[in-house]
Amino acid sequence: MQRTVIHLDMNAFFASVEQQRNPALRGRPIAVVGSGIRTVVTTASYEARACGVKTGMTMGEARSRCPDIVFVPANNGRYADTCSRFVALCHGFTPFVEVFSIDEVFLDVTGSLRLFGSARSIVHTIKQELRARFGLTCSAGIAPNKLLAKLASDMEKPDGLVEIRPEEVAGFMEHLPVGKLCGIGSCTEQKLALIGITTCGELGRADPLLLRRHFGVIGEQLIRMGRGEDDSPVVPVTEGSDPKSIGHSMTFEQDIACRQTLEGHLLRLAEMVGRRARCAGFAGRTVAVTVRYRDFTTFTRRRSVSRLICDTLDIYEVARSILASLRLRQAVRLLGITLGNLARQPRQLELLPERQRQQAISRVLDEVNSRYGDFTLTFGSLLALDKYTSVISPSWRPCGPRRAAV
DNA sequence: TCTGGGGTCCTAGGACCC
DNA sequence: TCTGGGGTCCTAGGACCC
Repeated sequence: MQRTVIHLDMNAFFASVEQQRNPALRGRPIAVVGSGIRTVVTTASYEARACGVKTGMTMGEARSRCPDIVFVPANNGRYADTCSRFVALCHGFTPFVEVFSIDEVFLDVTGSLRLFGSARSIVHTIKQELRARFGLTCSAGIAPNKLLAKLASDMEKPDGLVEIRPEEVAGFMEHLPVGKLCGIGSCTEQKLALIGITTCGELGRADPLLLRRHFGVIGEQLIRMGRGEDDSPVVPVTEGSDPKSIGHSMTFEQDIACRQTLEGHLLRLAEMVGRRARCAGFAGRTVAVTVRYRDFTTFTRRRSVSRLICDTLDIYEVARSILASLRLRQAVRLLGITLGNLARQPRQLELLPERQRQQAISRVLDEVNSRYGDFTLTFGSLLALDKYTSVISPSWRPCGPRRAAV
């Protein structure tokens, strides 16, 4: 059955939201950045991009390329709210809306065409509404599947609309560089080039055995991608799968060599991770600690425990034991905790009095912090640390555990 | 100009058990 | 006493996405 899929990609989303909120920023080069000194550009406005400012640049480099640039601190809640309202707008056309990231959605409109005429007319209406209600623009792609729709939306920015019809797919793929496909990054692109494959046309005709030898199980998947084939469904928000892990990490303003200070930060990270897990009703069996040294060497150490945990102090204890087992060779630039092996866990009554007490403390902390903001109420040892606001998470989803991070 | 943060999936190797 | 193979779980790391 032929499907019709739309991919919508908000243009310079965070920056555009800020420019809408503050008219003084409109028409000016701005960059949305995280908190702290060691932050990077998360989104640059088109005015800033014209000067060469890109996502991932340091503030220093952005300023050197664009002396007039205005740095705007990120406001997660604002972007999350806009995204939610945008998704609600899309739901007016189909129940099959997949939130791919905070600024991207897929719509399967196969069953909506008779009602709304065509995918193009749906896109035009959404674009009009997006401009009228939010003052924002998006780039759209229309195609028989998600892979091609995403490819199409990337071709005209900003405010574009590109449609790839089924009969156009082969011709369209023939000379397209493989690196344009979502799923083929620079590593895979280079490995493919080594065996003489640079275009999707070549990839689509490649020998399955050759690709399997070089890429394992994804070999045949790559060939299908080269042909523009993709049967993955548009997964509605409500049917999204459970998360596999919940994590937080932080880059310090200055590298830290003192273990005691690191342990303090570890407790804070454990609290952030634990609270999100508890709010979402998940607990995990594996705790991973990520360390990045001054020279950017980064590694992870994991430890699994026999029972599911989600309380801050339980997570902290495992993380601390991991940290204690490490011989730190350099000052630490970044520290992170991830809780993995997640399973749904409704709050249950603990039998041990100590656990009951711990659970009660967690509950009060969660309630107060949800109402009045992160770390309003926290462990005494955290008060000595700098106030830390979590940086933007572009992977935010409007429901599920990620919401708790906003 | 010194380089953010949050995820998923896959692979490889080792431990352990049958 | 020695050896082989299969299955499962765990850990570490890499590639990729936003």
